[in-house]
Amino acid sequence: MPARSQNRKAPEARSATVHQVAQRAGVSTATVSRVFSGAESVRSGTRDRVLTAARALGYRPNRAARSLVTGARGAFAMVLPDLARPHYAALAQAAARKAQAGGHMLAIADGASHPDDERALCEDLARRTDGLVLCASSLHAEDARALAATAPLVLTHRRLGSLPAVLTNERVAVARAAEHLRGLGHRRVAFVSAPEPPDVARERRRAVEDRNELECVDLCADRADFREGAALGLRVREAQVTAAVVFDDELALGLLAGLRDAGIDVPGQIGIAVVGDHPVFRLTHPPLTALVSPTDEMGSAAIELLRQAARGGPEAAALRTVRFEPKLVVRESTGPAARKPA
Amino acid sequence: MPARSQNRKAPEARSATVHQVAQRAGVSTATVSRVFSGAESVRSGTRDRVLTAARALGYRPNRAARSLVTGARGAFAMVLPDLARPHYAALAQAAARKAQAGGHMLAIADGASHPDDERALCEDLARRTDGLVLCASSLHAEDARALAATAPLVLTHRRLGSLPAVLTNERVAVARAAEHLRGLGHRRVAFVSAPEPPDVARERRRAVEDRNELECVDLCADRADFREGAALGLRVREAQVTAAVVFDDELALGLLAGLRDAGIDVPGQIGIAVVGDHPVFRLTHPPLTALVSPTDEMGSAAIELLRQAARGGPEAAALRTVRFEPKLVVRESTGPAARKPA
DNA sequence: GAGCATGATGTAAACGTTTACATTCGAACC
DNA sequence: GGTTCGAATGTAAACGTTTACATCATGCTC
Repeated sequence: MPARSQNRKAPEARSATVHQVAQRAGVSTATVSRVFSGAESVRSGTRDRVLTAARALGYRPNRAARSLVTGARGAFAMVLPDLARPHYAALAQAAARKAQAGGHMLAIADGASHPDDERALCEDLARRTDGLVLCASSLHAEDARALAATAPLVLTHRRLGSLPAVLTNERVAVARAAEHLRGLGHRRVAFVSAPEPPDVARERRRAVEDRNELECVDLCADRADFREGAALGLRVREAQVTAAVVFDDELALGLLAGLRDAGIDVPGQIGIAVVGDHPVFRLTHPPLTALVSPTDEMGSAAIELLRQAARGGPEAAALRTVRFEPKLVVRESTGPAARKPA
Repeated sequence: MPARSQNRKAPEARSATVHQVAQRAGVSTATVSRVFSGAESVRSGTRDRVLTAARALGYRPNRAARSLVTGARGAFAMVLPDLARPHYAALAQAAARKAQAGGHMLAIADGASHPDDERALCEDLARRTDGLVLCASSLHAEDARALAATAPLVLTHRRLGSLPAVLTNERVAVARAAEHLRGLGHRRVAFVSAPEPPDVARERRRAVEDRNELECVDLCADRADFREGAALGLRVREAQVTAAVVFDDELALGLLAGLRDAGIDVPGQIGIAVVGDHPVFRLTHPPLTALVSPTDEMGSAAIELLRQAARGGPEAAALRTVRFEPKLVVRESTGPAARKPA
């Protein structure tokens, strides 16, 4: 049931129209339209007359009318799992700014907990906007494909068929983390993550296996949140490792708390490196070593990709993937490997 | 220069129209419209025929066309200073969900650093949406008034004339903080804040003065960020207080870091209580005592107010202010007052 | 000076709804 | 069996743009 305004706008509330401007400037509506739509050729004298007439009347083109004929809606939407997580907030912030700079609005839709909810949500959004950025989407592959036929789509944190996507280079992340730990003398480390889209998991696994200089233990939390992370403390200890690489912010914060509660010294007994970013990493005790991706650039890139996809039409949304390389920020949660595992 | 799609949508890309549905169902377009617009009276038999015809054709009403005639745009916008701050992210999250539940989109616009930028931004948004939520807006009073004549407006974190607003009850916050500290034996405390809209500052001052059982020292940071907070450490020490009440998340985190760097024990020598909320408060060292407002409810309330204002028309946006009372969450950054100030 | 590009402008038909207003159709009433 | 009345439906005019297509100057070439 769509919310609708009961009362038709009072006539004075509505802005002037092309007709009024045209009349005042002594030209046709077509010319006015051309002036305001940009590129078309109109003599500079006429343009000026139109512009001053428009200014005098306080004219601003009516978006709805324009939409009706062009089909462009002047907005994008970003669908994300949880805006309360700083990483997504930062992504949304960057995307909003980029969209804004291009004259688009960015609608945010958060909390698509269930794949079916998300599908319905996206279908709706697809009709109201010019394209969607799906962050860490839970959509089924076939639903995503169907949706992509409807509206331009860009994914983040996940690959899906040949849809455009912005990703962090997991392989590089793993490599950097491994290199860092290896350099500190670690030989056996835990890789901690939450369940993730198959493509990401696969890529990470491959990256881990490629690097055979480290002995790896996989640990998988049920969910990517603080509590689960904290609960993981024991399992990490039992894994007989000297360090853990954690693939989620919250999980890492939880793990840190969990280890400290269990009386395990970080980094003395177990080191922690996080793949991710969170403003708090520098404030924790100890501050967390992290592999941070350029969130701002990623948000911006998502919009850029979306704009390209929108311009090319839905079908031209060919595979165009942008990968960002995470940067190693060494803080105090990693140090020389303990002589023997905790 | 608005971004526009170059290519007119292919005919098959567009959805079915009322006409096609009407024809298939053997009714007039008016009837179809009535079925989809909700309330109007249409016999259940006809409604069913329309509905099945619509389903068969995959019909979905065209928003732009509807907007054109009704004037409703089906979206709200939220303007906020910095989405990267968890407090605003949470607000946006709640607002987005609430808007979504009512069939609206929520556009976010962030980074209106300068009052003039913000004005231009808001003017644009006012024309694209059904109403604006302005969070901690930097708008000049007269600009805000002018804007309010244009579109429904709801403010948060600030009062402005008689515009609807959602606020935290500063007086209660101050009272609770004072009470808490007083109970722990504190007699002289610092009140730390960043420059703020005059109304908030005034209200806070009054609240502080009302409570004469505490000796108060006002400290004002140049900006509300971590760095400034950290720099404040010295000034707090010099103020000869046993505790500080900080009116901003980032500022508080900074102050905590600053004090610890200066070797001052928290809460042993100086206690800290924050008016605000941040998921990290529970993770810092020590965890921070805070007066938290129900951010979710505030975001939700903002949308609710906006919806009311939108329904009533711009002029009916009478004073309707919702105040939320912060709740005291005692953690470890406050304790018994030191014998003598740091 | 006729013919012809070329570029600027005008005309008018969409775009897909909603909604006053008119019409129809029964039923209820006298 | 005509009125009357109300509910259900139809008719058609907006809503404010954009944009094919037609028109019209204007200057250029031969």
